[in-house]
Amino acid sequence: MNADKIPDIIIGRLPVYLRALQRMAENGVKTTSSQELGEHVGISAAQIRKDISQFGEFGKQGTGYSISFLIDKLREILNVNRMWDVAIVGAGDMGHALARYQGFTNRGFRVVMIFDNDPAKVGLKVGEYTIEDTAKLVDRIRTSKIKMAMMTVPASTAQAVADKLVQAGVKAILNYAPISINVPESVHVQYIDPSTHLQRMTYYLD
Amino acid sequence: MNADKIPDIIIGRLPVYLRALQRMAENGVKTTSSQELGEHVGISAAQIRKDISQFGEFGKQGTGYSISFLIDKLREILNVNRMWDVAIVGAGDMGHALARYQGFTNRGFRVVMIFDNDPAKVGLKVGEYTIEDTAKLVDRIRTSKIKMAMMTVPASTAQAVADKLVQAGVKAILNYAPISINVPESVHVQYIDPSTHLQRMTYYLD
DNA sequence: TAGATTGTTAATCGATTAACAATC
DNA sequence: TAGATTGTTAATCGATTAACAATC
Repeated sequence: MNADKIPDIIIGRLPVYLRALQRMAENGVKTTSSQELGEHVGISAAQIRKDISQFGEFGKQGTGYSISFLIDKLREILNVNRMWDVAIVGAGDMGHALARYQGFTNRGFRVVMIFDNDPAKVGLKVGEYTIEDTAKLVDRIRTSKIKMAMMTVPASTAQAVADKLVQAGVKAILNYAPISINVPESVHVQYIDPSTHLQRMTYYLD
Repeated sequence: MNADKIPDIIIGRLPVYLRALQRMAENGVKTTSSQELGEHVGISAAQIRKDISQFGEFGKQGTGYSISFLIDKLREILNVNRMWDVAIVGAGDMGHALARYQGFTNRGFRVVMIFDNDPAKVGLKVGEYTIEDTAKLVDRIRTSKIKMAMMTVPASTAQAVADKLVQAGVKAILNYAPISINVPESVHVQYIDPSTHLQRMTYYLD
């Protein structure tokens, strides 16, 4: 392991490598090369080797990488060789979809609670969860020691909800609300806004 | 307008600026500065000025930028001063959520059809749309001249669906399936995978 | 005018690529 | 051994920042 600080842009590629490797493993493939992995994920072989080598010598000259070994290492590096409990705030359509999404389990995440501030929704079931009142969010999350949350609330309430999450001790927020939020430096935020993603592509269309 | 090719990393920030400006406009703010906008979106003032200046001189020394003027310019640059029809493939929970999402309209997008390959779903209503058979996707999309699509299908069918979309003439794909897909260079792809985003943050947690 | 803020230049900083010795 | 592929270095390329003249 390298003691230097690893650039975030490299960290951002590791989950993509991991995802591709897990898929290869499911297909029964045992080893791969930077060349082959690069073709799968659309990244140059040189860059993949450089990225991986930041963390150790995980490959073998002549044969490449053992997929199961590299998966283990990436899961270790990314801290997903454990389960992370995640809270959802906002029980609209998107909150529902995330609560029922089957794709978290084998990636290291487990949804454990869902909140909404609409009295008409509190108490209703979403999949296996009962919608809880956002008023109880800080207590519930702090008590449960949850460190990650997904926000599927309107832009108008996103900052207030983010403030509550920070207050509750959450350290990583996946924000589906179409607005930039301000949080302390110690809290990480990732944004998912389909319109923003689409607009990044329309630039190239005519 | 600059004739040189603008780096994609700059294009990627423009929708974020636009989103913040539209929010400011809704709040009745008339002008802003690179400093103020930067505080909203978490980007340095110098970078914002540099990004914007790639496309023209849209600001005024001493007073900053007219928000409505800058919004117009960014919408023009990003090609969203028009409506783009978008197809959804995959009528699961995520497809449903996107079909019912209210946040596309004022960002330049309109969902116009939704497909699924499950015979039990074809013919059912999702919001205002009737689910159509994926078997008819190529014809329907080609005839309608749709250039953008959102894929909310399982990873196992994502590549096959992407191939169909390409065949139908789609030029931009927003891929919610947790897998990298291969498309011709002329087709743009953006990825949304909550697990990948969460894993990018767990690296920093302990 | 005085203060504020742009657009732009030059300097710095960081990321990617190409190439190849090492070695499995 | 011969072929393949890593890990790493140096070179290239690209992005960000700092600074400031221009000017509203």
